[in-house]
Amino acid sequence: MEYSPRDIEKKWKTHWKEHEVYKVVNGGERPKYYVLDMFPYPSGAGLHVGHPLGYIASDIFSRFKRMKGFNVLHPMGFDAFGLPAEQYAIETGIHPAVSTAENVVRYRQQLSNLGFSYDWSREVNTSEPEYYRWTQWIFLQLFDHYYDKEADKALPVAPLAERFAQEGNARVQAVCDDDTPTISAGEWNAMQESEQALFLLKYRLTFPEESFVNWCPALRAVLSNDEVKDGVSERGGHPVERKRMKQWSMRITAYADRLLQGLDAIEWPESLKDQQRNWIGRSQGASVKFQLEQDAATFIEVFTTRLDTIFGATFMVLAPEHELVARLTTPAQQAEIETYIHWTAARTEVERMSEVKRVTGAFTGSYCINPFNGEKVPVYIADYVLAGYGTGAVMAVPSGDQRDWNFARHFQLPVVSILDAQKNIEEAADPTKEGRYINSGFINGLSYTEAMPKLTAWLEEKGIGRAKVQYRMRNAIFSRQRYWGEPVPVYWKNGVPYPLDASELPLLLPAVDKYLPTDTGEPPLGRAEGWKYQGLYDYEWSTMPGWAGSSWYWYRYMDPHNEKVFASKEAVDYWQDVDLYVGGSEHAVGHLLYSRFWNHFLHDMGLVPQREYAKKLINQGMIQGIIEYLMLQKDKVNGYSRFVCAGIAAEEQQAGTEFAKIPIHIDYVKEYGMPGSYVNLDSIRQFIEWRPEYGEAIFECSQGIYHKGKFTPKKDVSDSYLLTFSEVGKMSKSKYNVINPDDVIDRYGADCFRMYEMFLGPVEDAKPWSTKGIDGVSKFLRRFWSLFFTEQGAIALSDAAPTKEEMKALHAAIKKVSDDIGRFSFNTCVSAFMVAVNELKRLDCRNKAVLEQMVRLLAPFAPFTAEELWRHLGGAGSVHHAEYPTHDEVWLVEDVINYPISVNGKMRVTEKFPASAQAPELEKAVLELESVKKWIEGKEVRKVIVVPGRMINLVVG
RNA sequence: GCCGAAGUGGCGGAAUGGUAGACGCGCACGACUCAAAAUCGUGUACCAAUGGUGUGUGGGUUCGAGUCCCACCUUCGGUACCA
Repeated sequence: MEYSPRDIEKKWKTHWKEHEVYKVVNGGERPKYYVLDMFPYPSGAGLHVGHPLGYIASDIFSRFKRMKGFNVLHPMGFDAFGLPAEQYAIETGIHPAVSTAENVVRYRQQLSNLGFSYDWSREVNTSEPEYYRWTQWIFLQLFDHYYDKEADKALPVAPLAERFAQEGNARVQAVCDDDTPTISAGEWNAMQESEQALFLLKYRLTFPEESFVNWCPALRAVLSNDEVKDGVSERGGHPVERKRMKQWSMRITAYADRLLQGLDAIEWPESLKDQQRNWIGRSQGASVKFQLEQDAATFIEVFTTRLDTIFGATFMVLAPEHELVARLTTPAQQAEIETYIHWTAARTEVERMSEVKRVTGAFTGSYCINPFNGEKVPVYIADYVLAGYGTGAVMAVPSGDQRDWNFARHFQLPVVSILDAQKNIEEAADPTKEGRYINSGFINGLSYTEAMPKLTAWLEEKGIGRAKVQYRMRNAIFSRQRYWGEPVPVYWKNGVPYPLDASELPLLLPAVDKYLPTDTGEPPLGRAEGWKYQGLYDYEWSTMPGWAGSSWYWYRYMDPHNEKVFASKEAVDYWQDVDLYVGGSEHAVGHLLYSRFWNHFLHDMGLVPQREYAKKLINQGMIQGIIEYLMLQKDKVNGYSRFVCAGIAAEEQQAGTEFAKIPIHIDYVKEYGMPGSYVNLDSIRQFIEWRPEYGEAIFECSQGIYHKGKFTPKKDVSDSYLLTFSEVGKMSKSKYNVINPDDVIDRYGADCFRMYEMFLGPVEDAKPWSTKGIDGVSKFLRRFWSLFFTEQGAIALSDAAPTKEEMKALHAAIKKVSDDIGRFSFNTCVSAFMVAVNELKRLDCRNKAVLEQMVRLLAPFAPFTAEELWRHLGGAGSVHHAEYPTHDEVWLVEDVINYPISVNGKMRVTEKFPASAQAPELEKAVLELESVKKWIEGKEVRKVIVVPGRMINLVVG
C-alpha cells in the first residue's frame, strides 16, 4: 500500500474533529499539565515557516505528556490587536475587525493542517469584546489599587483615601510618584473632590502622566522607535521630535523587587532571566543634592552608585530636558544651549544611546556646589544623560568613569585622581575600588569598605541626601495613539479621569470614518461621533498597547466562555499555572516581564493561586529568511531613479556614491536563496507593476540597461542579470520574504514538515529557512511505512516472538526518544527514529509487537501517519490516547564491549572484551595485545587507566 | 559601549571530560531499468598517507578537552550610553 500523506491527513483531520479527540475537560483523575504557546498575531501574510517551530515542539511535548497519562491543556488563540491591521485599514478603509477575522480563519486553517492537538473550543481572540472586557476589567482593578510597602502587595485605594482624611499621607508607606508632596489630613479634607482624585493618581497602579514620545508632526502621529530611522519617520521620511504627551502608565516599578525575586523560583533560561534582571536594573547607591551657586534654595539631585568618588566630581551633567536647564542657562550661553537642545530633540533615545564615539554637550554657564568639599562645579547638559532615568542628572567623576573622562577631555575639564590605586588616568578612566582615597577630604587614607558607611552617615546627618535603591526600569507607558486596540475604560470630567463601573464593560470600540488622527492631532477615537460617557463626557481616546491582551490570556484558556469572571475560581484552581511555556526570546523584556507583573498583581488580589504563572519556559529560535534588496542610488540620475546590480553598487560605493536598499518581494527574485540571486527582465516588470512609483526607473547591470520598457544590452545578451543584495534576517511581511508552510505541506505532508522542522537542529537555535534535506525525512517516513506493507500493498505482519536484535533496536529507540523529549532535544529524536528504522529494515523486521510499539513512539511526531498505521494494526481508539511505551534495560545489556585503547590520550586500536571483565584483568589483557605492543615497544608503561565499560588509556614515555 | 548566545566536514548538525563528525542532505560509484525517476547497496574530514593533522585563535588544567578555566577574534540576538 502506497504512503499517501495527503489522503491520510485529510481523513484524520476530519475524524479527530468529529470525534473531539483533543477535547480537554477541567478536572478528572489524571494529573494536569499545561503547555502554552505564545499565540500569534494573525498577519495578512499568513502563518510563516518560523511560527510552527515552537508549536511543533510544544505539540510533540503535549502529545507525549498526554500518552504518559496527563490531562494536558494545550490551547491556541490569537493576539489580534495590532498595527498592521490598522495600517491596512488606513490604506483600504476596511475595518480591522474584518481583515483580522479573515486572517484568523486562514491561520486556524494553516494550524490545523499541521496536525496540532489543540482543543479549538478554547480558542481566544484578544480583539473580541468578550475577551477584551476582561482586559478592561483588569485595568480597572489596577486603577483601583496602589502598592503598599508595608503589606508588600497591592491594596485598594478607597481605604487609602480614608486614611488621608484621618491622618494625611506622611506615615503612609506606599509606592507613589517622586514628586508627591506630604500633606496633612486638614489639607486633604480641604481639597475639592477633583483635586483629591488627581492626588490619588499619584498612587494608583495605572495613571496618566506626561512622558516623552516620538512625535511626527507631518503624520500627526506618535511613532515607535522601530518606525524612526535617522531622526525621520520610516514612512515618508518626515522629521520626528521628542514631545511630551499625556499617556497612561503602569506602575510596574512597584513590583521591581518582586519581579527580580520571582526569577529565582522559575525554570526559565538563565540568559533570559539575565535580560530581565538587567532590564529591571536594581542598583544600590545614594541620592545627593547639589546646591546651586546662584540660588541656595534650589538643588540638583543626582543618584550615584559610587558615592565614594564624590570628591572627584569635577562637573555636573544634566539631561537637555531637565527642568532646571532654562534657569541655569546664563545669557552668554543662551544661544549655544538652545542650539544643542534643538539638535538633541530630533534624536531618538536609541540614537542617543548608540553613539559612543562622539562627545556632545553644552555649558549652561552656571555652577553648583559639591556639598562634600564646597567646591564650585560647572553644570553642563549632554544627551547621554536621559531625562527619563533617575533624576536626569549625573555627577561626573572623570577619573573613574570613561564616559565622564571623554567628556572632561573634550571640554578640557579637570580630572582628579581619588584613589592611590588608580593608574594612568591621563590615558583613560580607571574605575577601581582598590587602594586608599586621596584628594578626598575626610575619607583620605581609608579603603572603599571603610569609607562607604562614613559617607552615607555624613550625607544623612547633613540632610543633603540618603541611601537609595534605584531601578533602571521605568514605569511602562500604556497608551497608544491608535485605533485598533482595547479602549481604556475611562472618561474625563474637568480634566480628571474617572473609571467606568465594571458593569459598564465592555466599552466597545466605536466606529470611525477614518483610521487616522484627527485634524488637531488627536488619536483616531477622537473622530467617533457622539462617543461620550452618558452622552456628556469624553472617553479616553488612546487605546491600550499590544501587550495588554497578552498579559493574562493563559487564564482565559482555562475557562474561555465564562461571562461572569475572567476565569472561574474552579478552573484556575484546577489548572493553577503553566507547566511549560514555549516562545521566542525576543519577548524577554516585553511580554514576558509585563505578564509577570500582571500576574503578581492578580495574585495580590487573590484571584490566581501562583505568583509566577509559568514554571518552565523554553525559547524557540527564530527561523530566518533571506531578505532581497535592489540597490537604489540615493540621488536621481537625470531625474530618474537608478537601480544597479549589487556588484556595481559595491564599486560605486567605494567612489562615494550612496545607495539605499529597497526590499523586493522574493517571489520576483530568480535563484532565491542562492548566492547569485538576481532579477531578470520579467522580474523587473513584476517589480514595476508592484511598485509603480519606480515605473520610469533605470535598471542597470553588467549585461545591459533597462529603462522605460526597453532593454539595451551591453553585450550580446537578451536578458538582464541584475544581482540583488541578499541578507539573512527576520521573516517579515515588511521585508516581503515570508515563506508559508502550505506549499511544503502540500508536497510532503504535515508529518514530514513537522519532523523536518525538528530535524533542522536544536529548537532554541536560530536558523535560516531551507528545504535542503527535507527529502531525507520524507524518505524516512516512507521507509517506516514500508515496514508494515508488502510491495503488493497487503499488510504483512508476524505474530511471532520478536528476536533479541529486534527488541534491542526497539528499546534503544524508546529510551533515546523518551530521554530526548524530556530534554527538548527533538532533532536527535528524529535521528533516533531513522537509526531504528534502518536497523529494523536491515533485520527485515515484520514483527507486529515491535512495530506496534514503534507506532506509539512515533505518534507525537507524526500524528497522522501513526494514527493510520495504528488502525491498520487494529488498535482500539486513537493512538493518541494510547499509552506511551517504556523501555526495558534488559534488552540493552551488551555481552561484549569494543574498548577503544588510547596511548597517551590518542586512540590507536579497539579490542573486544567481555562486558563483565574488571579493570585488573583488562589492564593485563591489553598489555599482551599484539596490536598494542607496536605502540609501547621500547617505552616504559607508566600508568594504565581503565574505565570499565568505556575506554582504556596507556601512559607511556 | 553594555548584556546574552554561538563558532565542529561541501551543507544542517551529533557527541554524561573517554573511539570527533551519529543521523540526514549533497556528491561519487554500483544494482535494478531500453532509459530516467523512485528504490536498494557501497564510499565520502583533510594531507606530503604503514603515518600525520584536525572542533574560530592563543594559552592552561587533566592520563585524556569540541566539552572545564583564562585571554582574544568573528558572527548573531537584545539594548534604555543607566551614572
